[in-house]
Amino acid sequence: MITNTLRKTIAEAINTCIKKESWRLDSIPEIVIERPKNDAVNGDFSTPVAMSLTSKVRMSPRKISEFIISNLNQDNSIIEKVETAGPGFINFFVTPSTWRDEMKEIYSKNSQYGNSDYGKGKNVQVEFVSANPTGPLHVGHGRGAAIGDTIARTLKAVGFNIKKEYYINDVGNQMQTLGKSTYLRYLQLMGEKVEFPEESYQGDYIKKIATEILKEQGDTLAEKGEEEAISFFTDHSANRILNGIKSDLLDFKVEFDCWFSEKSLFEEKKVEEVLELLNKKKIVYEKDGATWMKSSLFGDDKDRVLIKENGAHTYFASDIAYHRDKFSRNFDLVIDIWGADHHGYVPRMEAMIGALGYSKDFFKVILVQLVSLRRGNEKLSMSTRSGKFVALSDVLNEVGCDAARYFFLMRGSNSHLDFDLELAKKQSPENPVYYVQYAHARICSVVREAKATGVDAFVIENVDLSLLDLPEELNIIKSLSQFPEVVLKSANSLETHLIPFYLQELAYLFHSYYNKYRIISNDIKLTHARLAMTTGVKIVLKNALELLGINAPDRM
RNA sequence: GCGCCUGUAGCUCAGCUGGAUAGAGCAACGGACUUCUAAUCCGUAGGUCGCAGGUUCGAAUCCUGCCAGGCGUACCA
Repeated sequence: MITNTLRKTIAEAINTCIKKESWRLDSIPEIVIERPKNDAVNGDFSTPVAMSLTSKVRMSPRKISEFIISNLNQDNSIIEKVETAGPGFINFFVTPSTWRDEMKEIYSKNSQYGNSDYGKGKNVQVEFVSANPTGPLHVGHGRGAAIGDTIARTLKAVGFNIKKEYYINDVGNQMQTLGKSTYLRYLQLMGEKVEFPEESYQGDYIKKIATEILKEQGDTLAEKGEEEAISFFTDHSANRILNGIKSDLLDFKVEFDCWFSEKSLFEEKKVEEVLELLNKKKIVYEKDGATWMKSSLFGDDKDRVLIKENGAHTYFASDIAYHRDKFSRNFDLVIDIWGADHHGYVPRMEAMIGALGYSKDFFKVILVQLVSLRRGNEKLSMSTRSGKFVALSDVLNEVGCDAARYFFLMRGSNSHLDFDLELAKKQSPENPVYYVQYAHARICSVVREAKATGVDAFVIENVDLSLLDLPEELNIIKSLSQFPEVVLKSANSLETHLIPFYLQELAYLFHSYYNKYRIISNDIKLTHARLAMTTGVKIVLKNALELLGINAPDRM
């Protein structure tokens, strides 16, 4: 990456200044390199480092900038011009040949272009979705799924070793309620007049499951004792629902390395173990018949119950066991992706990590804000309790996987998402997904045309890239070379929306170029140069879409 | 009450570890298909960055207060 070279060169120059000008710096500051908006005026790259040094070096930012510039080693021939600008920016103009050389990089790395070894093979676990198996996934889960999956893909691209995990809450109250709900529907189907309480799960899928069980088991279950029957219904319902969730996720192109069962934590006595451990650390006590953890000692607002008065464990108790298990699996970083409605849970989880003796640096929670659905101007209300939610599978059926993923990923996870079904479904210019995919399809079409006319054969080493001297062409190449930076930034900030924004920009540059110039012409050398560049665009579009889990179609 | 998130163009949102004239998409308006896909392009217009103070050479960005919306504040998950 050109930025790395620049960063190194600047650091060396500052070092020289420390020696030659005896600047009082104990260390080289972090050198931020940005791509200014107006690159014709402000350069291809810019750094505000001189301005950040004013207090330490005790000079005006512009003067500092001049010193750095005059000590800059410019032998590397990538810098065409460097100047001090504005309040003290150092602006770099890069030679066109440097940009064009990036084309060779794109070709040699091809589907790997954009990837790096930044993560150095460190182990990272991403846990996401983890919806209770008490009902089908809804759009909110869909957003978490898309974001978790793309964060995993992105981290993998920059060299982390990634494991994706789904935590199944298959014990506890809500499982009882699930079993009871299907059981009651089952009895109703058999003609028994039983009341269906409000706290039961109301959704139609409960009736569906009851119907299926009735079909398979007949009326044999009604004869069994209620407890035995409900236990059967609990297991079978959870299984069916979980299978449904798995199949929805597959349709959504989300795959997990591990499905972790909460129940297994109890079966393997891991909850017991961790409670004992906390007990030994003397951060557990009894009060009002319940067992509490002194989480307030570790930054939580108050202490939390681990075992309720009725003897049942809280969700928090198994969560402690679960996260202890995660840490025991040698992950360097554990990322949990939660719905923002769980944000109140963060302090107690961090407290728990402190209590177990781990550093908070190993654990990171990403909160995904809720999704509100619209159909044009009509707002669709959603509420899980009443069973009136829009299922992820419905959205997938209506708008397709690509559009759904793109919409979920195109906003920062921290901002509320307005999902317009009408817009996502449209095959028209308003729809950003098709805009990007169309650029890819268009390039494929050009390549097909080139093949048909027999001008497609070239070897990148022999192509005269200096023929790519239009401002539009250099802009496209500059944009292409930015891709690895975007991937890195996205991985570092764990923000997925940077990629759709980048794609939008690159697709725009290409569409605009395509409309203004011809790629295939009578000039064979120029044709090859332009085809090379166009193919570069295709490679990057495809790699970027791959990170989003979205198809790059050959035709549309 | 307390805590977290949000408030930027008509709409949906970037920008938020302070920096160079505040950006994009869509919608609006006006144009472009005999030529590699018009699911495209070109042009125009659009803003007291919620409000009020403060810190600074410099604030959409940091601090304080207020207003508005969302979420959370369980021996629920």
